[in-house]
Amino acid sequence: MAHTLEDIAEKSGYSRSTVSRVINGEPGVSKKARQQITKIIKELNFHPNQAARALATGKINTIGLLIPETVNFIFTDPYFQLLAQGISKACENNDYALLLWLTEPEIERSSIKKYLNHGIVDGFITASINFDEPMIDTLLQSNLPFVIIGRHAYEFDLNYVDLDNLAGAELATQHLVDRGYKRIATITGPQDMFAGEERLTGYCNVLHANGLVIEENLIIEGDFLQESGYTCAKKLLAFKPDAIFAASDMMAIGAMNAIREAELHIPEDIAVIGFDNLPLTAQQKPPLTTIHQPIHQMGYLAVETLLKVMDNPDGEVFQTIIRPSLVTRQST
Amino acid sequence: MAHTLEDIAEKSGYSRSTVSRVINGEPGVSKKARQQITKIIKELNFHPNQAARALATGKINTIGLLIPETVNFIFTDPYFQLLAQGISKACENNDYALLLWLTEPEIERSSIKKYLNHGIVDGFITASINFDEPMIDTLLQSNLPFVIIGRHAYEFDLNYVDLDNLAGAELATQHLVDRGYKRIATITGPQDMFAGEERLTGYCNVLHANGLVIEENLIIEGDFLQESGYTCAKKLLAFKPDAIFAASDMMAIGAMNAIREAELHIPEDIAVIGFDNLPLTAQQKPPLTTIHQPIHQMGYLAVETLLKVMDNPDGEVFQTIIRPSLVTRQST
DNA sequence: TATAGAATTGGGAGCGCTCCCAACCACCAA
DNA sequence: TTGGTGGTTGGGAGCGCTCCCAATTCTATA
Repeated sequence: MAHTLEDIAEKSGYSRSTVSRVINGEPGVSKKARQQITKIIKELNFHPNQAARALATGKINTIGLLIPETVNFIFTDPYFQLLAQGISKACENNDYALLLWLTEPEIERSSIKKYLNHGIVDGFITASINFDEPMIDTLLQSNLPFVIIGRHAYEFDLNYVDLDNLAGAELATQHLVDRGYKRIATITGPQDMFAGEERLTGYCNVLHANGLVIEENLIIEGDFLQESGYTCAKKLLAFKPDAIFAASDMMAIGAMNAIREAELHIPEDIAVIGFDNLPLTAQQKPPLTTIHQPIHQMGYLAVETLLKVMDNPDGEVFQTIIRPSLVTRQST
Repeated sequence: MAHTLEDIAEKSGYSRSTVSRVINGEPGVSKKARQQITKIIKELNFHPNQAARALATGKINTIGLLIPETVNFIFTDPYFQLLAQGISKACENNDYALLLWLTEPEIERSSIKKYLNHGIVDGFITASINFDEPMIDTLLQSNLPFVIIGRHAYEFDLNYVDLDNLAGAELATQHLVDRGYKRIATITGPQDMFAGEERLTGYCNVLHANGLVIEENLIIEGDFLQESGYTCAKKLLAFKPDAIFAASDMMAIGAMNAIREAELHIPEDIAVIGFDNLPLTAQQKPPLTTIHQPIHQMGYLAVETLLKVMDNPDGEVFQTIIRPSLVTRQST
């Protein structure tokens, strides 16, 4: 069996309490005691029993990552991988464990509810993707602190970490304008999603500010995935754009494929800019100009935000909006 | 604060012990008591405190999913998605929580070690992909029970769940032979992986058994990913095969693209068979004949195996090899 | 040197559960 | 009536930790 606090206490000649203080980095321990106890802990590779700690403190030192989507989605979306990595890292650094909830739609809602009240996490992080009304209600009813990555469409006083999608789209579009492109098309994200909507707004803002006409033929709605980038671009090409702003990197990649198939050159005949700065964009031919979204960092931040929320049960709301930046490569 | 066993005991007029028995489905409780207590538990939506339970039993009711993420293809591989789904489902059904470990390469190995000894899981599941020596040593040293999905290259007395890759490859190749194809090529998996190696062996076995020549030009090594299927197929086409056995569906899909680009018809000019039976194979044009691997079920089984291992600390080794089956569609 | 006050240390109580043994109750056979 | 039996039930002990208060030691000052 593993060691206990009491073992360490005995071996070091101090008491359980002092050992506990050392482990938790509390003040009020002499240097000598701290050194000796630390040494023994290291030697014995001692780790306090999490269950006992949880029972005594009422906190279980675990946060949940709630993903209201089929698993397929999670592991295919490179965006999500980076997010999960950031979250995972932050948990590790803060000595929290990360519990993964994969909840499939509909039927499993009840199981979320069950889990939320199970007392197995102190709080959780979730992504705003595809929130419907009952879902958000369930979360709110849980009484557990949580942080959303992204933003909810109409619940505004939630804790979230999100990108400034508007600014990002403006950066992208302004970049195209600055390069002298005139017929700038866009493949948007889904218009029932906050991010999709804002990225279109940013595009329109910049065209307008620069006195360019917003031509309906040059705006087409995609779904953020590669396939839709391809099909949308095919349609757009009929209207002879000289640049395309795709609201996601995956769509930009799809669009590049379509452009190549039409035997046009990037960026000579037509420029392409993406959004997200996924790692694979750098390996495209040509490398894709895009808007950098610090996804990993956002995951990390979400955890830190959650920890703050958990320390502040009296309702302070934490909202962070991250500024994106432009990454210029050879596709524009 | 949440209710406790004692609350339920008081409300029902029975004792803590009896309530505990009801909750854990133990025998030796009268029907009347069981009914009344069950009713009150439902009414109050009571869930026993996990930490207390863990402390009392010494089991924390959580298993870890360890993902040695050195290889980014783990994520992009739809194989992994299905696996995770099965694992997640099994955990839910057995009332275990699933803890996610995303471990980054090299440097973070030590952190795995730390976690393993942290007592936050009762056991864990991991995938065999890209195990290097220090990795497996770390796992073995942990003293925690674990189950591998797949097989380790040279450690044979580990608990695992794996597919009979040999039989699968034989099924696939035999199918091609039966259909009358003579120049059967193969795009193999990486030859330093057990699955890759076995699938090639199966291919050779069948050719040999049927008196066909094994032609080196018709064997080419891929890496299981779509891209490599495409490039390998391009090379193979020079040698005029009339059928291709790709050791993964993704490679088969890549190969089909290459074949179409060469303006050849599937299966008239050249047949293609894959391996895995990923959902997307059914939607190919033409739908892909492939070897069915019950991935979801394997994930599920891995959890059940782990539970068995945890009940048998005295070293019984559980190894399951699943038989694949042939799924005939229109590509052959 | 005495003593207040600060720094350090020790140990009881309790978190909510499970495990185990003892107690209780009916019921039946002797 | 007594004793034995099996089915139920109750409650003490203990899991390993934190929290809190009391005890002890040290330090600085009069």
